[in-house]
Amino acid sequence: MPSTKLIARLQAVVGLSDDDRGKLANMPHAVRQFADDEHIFRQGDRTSRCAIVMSGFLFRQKIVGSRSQILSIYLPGDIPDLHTLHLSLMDHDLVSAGPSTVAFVSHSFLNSMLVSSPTLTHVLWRDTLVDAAIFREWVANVGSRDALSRVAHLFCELAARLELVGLMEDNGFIFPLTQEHLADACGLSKVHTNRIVQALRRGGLIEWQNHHVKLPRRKELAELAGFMPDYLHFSDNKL
Amino acid sequence: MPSTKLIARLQAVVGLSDDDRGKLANMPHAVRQFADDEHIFRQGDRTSRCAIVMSGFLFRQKIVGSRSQILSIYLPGDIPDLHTLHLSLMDHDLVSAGPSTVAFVSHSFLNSMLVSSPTLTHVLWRDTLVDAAIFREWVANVGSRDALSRVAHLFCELAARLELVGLMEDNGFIFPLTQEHLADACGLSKVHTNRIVQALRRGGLIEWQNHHVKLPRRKELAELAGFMPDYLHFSDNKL
DNA sequence: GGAACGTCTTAAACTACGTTAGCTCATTCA
DNA sequence: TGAATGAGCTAACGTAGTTTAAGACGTTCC
Repeated sequence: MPSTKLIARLQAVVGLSDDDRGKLANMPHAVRQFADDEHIFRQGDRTSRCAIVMSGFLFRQKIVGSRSQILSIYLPGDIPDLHTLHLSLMDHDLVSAGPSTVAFVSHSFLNSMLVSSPTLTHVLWRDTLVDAAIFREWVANVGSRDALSRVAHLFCELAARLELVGLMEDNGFIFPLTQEHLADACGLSKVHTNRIVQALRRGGLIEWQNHHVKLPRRKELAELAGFMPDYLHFSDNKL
Repeated sequence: MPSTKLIARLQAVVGLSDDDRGKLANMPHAVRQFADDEHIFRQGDRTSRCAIVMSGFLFRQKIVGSRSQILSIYLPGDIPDLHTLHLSLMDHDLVSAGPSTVAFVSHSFLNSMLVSSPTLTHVLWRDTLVDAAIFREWVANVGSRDALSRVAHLFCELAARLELVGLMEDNGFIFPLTQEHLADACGLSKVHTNRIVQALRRGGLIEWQNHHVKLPRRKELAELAGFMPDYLHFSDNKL
């Protein structure tokens, strides 16, 4: 079912009625596989459907001059283009990192679903607002932290979000990004990113091999990163 | 009227019925003045009302270690905390830059207004999504542009947004921020920000004195900044 | 009227990064 | 089987930025 992780995530944060869960579970959808580094959409595109990540990672990027800046990373259960319900013109690309599976649901269906449920309207609007809160933290991350805590912060955020959808096991998770992706997300060169990764390894704060990352000392990593998870709004329920 | 600039801005982008305009115009509200550098709210606060900027500038900030990072800047007609309708816990501060006037409208009134008008729900949700689009551009700005185009980009964005609410006159506008604010917004030191400002002055791209900024050669400035206004979604109407 | 303060400005020394280049290793594919 | 490719890694060097410090100027306030 495409919405299993989505429902798990929303449920964990706001609580949903049986009826609303049923609506989400029974959305008509089309499933598509993407290979590594395929574009789901590009800047300038318009779309009439939303993507739900089922497996793998996606990321948003903007091309700035000769650099590619990653703006955010999407995990199973996320809807990376929910904003297209109200803003049809893409101002960035959406790309797969590693092979991934995506379910597409039409705007027209989503709109009718929202009309029928004020709770779902609240929940999905809220979801776009958490997305925005994450962007804000990224502005702070890239604008104010040094390279070491910047990279550490990204790992902390991903770990927290993966935990929510049950994709963490023994403080480890599958991580399809390359060091170059990490560099693009943190606004660093890949050479320096490599230096930082080595430093984190030497400090015993991360283990990373074969697309698998482990964070054996998360508390210390969070301290180094200055990671405060309040901005993820996991326990900030208005209902 | 507190919502004059707000209505002007929404009207310019999506179009509103007389009825919806009336609802916005007649919102019950409380007006308050803020002096320079006063906090409207702080990280960790909860609120049950939204702020509409009537005059002056506000900005959001996060404290990261010993630095203060400005996350976004709000102009007359903006609702900087519209997200509190669905996310009550503040993950950042909202501060006035220079003296400013703010109108407060209760969440309960806004919610009842939204229930009564699907169009206004769309329009305000959309507004929070444009807010998010601006954050994305800021991630790209701070993460990928050098200091000169970074500062130039900020001026371009502010000029475009001020124009929309009729606060540009002859390519000039009132600018209550200091160079230190600019530094905090761009993730730069104030010393280097000063160097950049001088360079822009020498190039004839900005004039800045007594809280008044003029951009005599906006096209060249936009080119230098790599400014592409698509992310502001001024002409991307779904209705 | 002058003391205190904030903002802007400049200079000099320093450093956290970027750039370029070249190497290894594993994987893929003809 | 071995050529081509992509990811990771390392080193040497260059530079765009930071830091610290101190002076100029205008404004506010007693």
